Amino acid sequence: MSVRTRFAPSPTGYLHIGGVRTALFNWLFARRHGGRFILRIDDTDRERNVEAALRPILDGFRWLGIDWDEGPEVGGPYAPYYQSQRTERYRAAVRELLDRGLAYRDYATTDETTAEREAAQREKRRFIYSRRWMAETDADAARFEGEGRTAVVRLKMPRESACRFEDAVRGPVAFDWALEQDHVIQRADGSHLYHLASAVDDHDFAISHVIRAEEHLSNTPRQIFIADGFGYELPRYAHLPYVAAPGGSEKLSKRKLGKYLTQVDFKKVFDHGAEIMASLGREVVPETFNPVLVEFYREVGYRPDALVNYLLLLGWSLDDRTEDFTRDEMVEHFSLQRVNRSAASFDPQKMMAFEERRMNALPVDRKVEAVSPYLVRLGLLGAEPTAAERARIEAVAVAAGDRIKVAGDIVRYAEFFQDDAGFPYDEKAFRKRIGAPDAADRLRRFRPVLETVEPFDAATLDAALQRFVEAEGIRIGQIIHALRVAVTGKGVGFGLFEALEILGRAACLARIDRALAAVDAGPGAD
RNA sequence: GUCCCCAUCGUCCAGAGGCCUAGGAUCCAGCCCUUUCAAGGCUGAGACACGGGUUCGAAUCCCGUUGGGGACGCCA
Repeated sequence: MSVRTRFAPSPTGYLHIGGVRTALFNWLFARRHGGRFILRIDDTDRERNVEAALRPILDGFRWLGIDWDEGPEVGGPYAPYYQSQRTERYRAAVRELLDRGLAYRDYATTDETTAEREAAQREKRRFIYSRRWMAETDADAARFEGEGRTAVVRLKMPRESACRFEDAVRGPVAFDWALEQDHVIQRADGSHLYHLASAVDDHDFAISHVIRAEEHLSNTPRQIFIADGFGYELPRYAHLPYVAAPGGSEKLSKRKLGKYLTQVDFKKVFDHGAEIMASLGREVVPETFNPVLVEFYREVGYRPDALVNYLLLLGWSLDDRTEDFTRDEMVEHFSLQRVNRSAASFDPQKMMAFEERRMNALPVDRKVEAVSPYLVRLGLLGAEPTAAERARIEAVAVAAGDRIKVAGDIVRYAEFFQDDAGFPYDEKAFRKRIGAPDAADRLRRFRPVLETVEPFDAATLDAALQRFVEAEGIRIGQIIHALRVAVTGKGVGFGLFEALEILGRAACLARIDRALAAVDAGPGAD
């Protein structure tokens, strides 16, 4: 049997981390077994803007390197893959279920079913529809219609025995049929519901393994009922534990951003991203800028492989120590047997740890490539950087080293790409370091050294400063901080001598002069 | 409320009866390194929810309790 898995997003306009994890496991399983991964669009419930609402989802998957063999934009032998385009098929399926006596027309009004549901609630029993307005014959139907009622179609679920199946993750599962609802599969307006569509599509698309989130576990009996009704061979089911909220155990939800932000770890990651966005002058809207959504990581410049690697380990493991996987290794080792049964809470800090490792391991040229778009967005770099510009980006990237954790962190080193007269000073650092007693004078005395030192490279500069410090009889800390603030505008940064070398002699001198002029102009100036 | 599921360090995982005085990662703390910030090195703190069984022996099996969660739609 050939392996075919699917992920079925509904076009909501965003790609949720939990969804990605589910999709990833489907993708890995298909790749592991030389099968196909299918993207099916569950858009039975919405009409318009499907394309627009799908865009971020498809883009997100592409960014993550999760490609699909069949589905939107790539087509496939079972097209169309949009449920909204398959209504004829569903209509026929409903007709057949009706003919086989596995479904019935139901003429209850919404108020009537609601009343029954509430009564059941009061009596502390599970709500099972009474079938009072069930029409199994045309005569019944005509009578109800005479009363001005309209019909929905419900599944006529068994009222005895149990639905048993073997779940690849959870083992043997059993549900009492008598506790199953007569689910509606066709609305009064003739449109179809998810369970019908899903069961039919899984068969039509020849899905071999339905790997989905745990919240669908209790939906499984009704889908099995439908599939069995048609005599379809059942797919193998695998219900994944859901991804839980940071520091909590309820399902991760995009809407609870505010709550998650009260969690320090989560907030740290969010703030880090928000800071980068602020530097870029981009407004941060929770609709998309939210660590629960893939969009966040893409915007801020995480490595897609880091996200994928982290998500892989959320509910799955190979052994007691392997954590870093290449894509090929993931595919090679993935198995449903090693999927966990309990919910795993999303930990953005650990996610960041994977990101740091990936970013560190990235070859310089790839790092330059990753980082450049942010400089372009800052307006500090043209779309086609010159060789000199590339060289400078590379020098900064190398000097910054692991301080660049996400690609967007390059904005912290904007001063290397800004004009000598225009880059900003951190006021607090300026006051503390250059405003310190004698700091400006020392800078002034050190300036000639910078003018003459040859060559103008980090090692030589280092030695020259050492000599200066000895001659002055001061500690290195008494000049180095002032120098850093003068040339970079900041109190923190990577190695000072590297910074000087990258800027070059002319820029260093110009920047020191500017800082000294600011001091002379008095407090508050520049 | 009903049904179902889950239960090892704060978090993610390892553990499928003796290898466990419970291992790794992350986070946290301290120290070292150091011109700042990172990183790195070293050290440390930190868990088998509880109660009964079964067994020579239980984190591992069974039952119960407690706790957490999911599903109960003319949503997907």
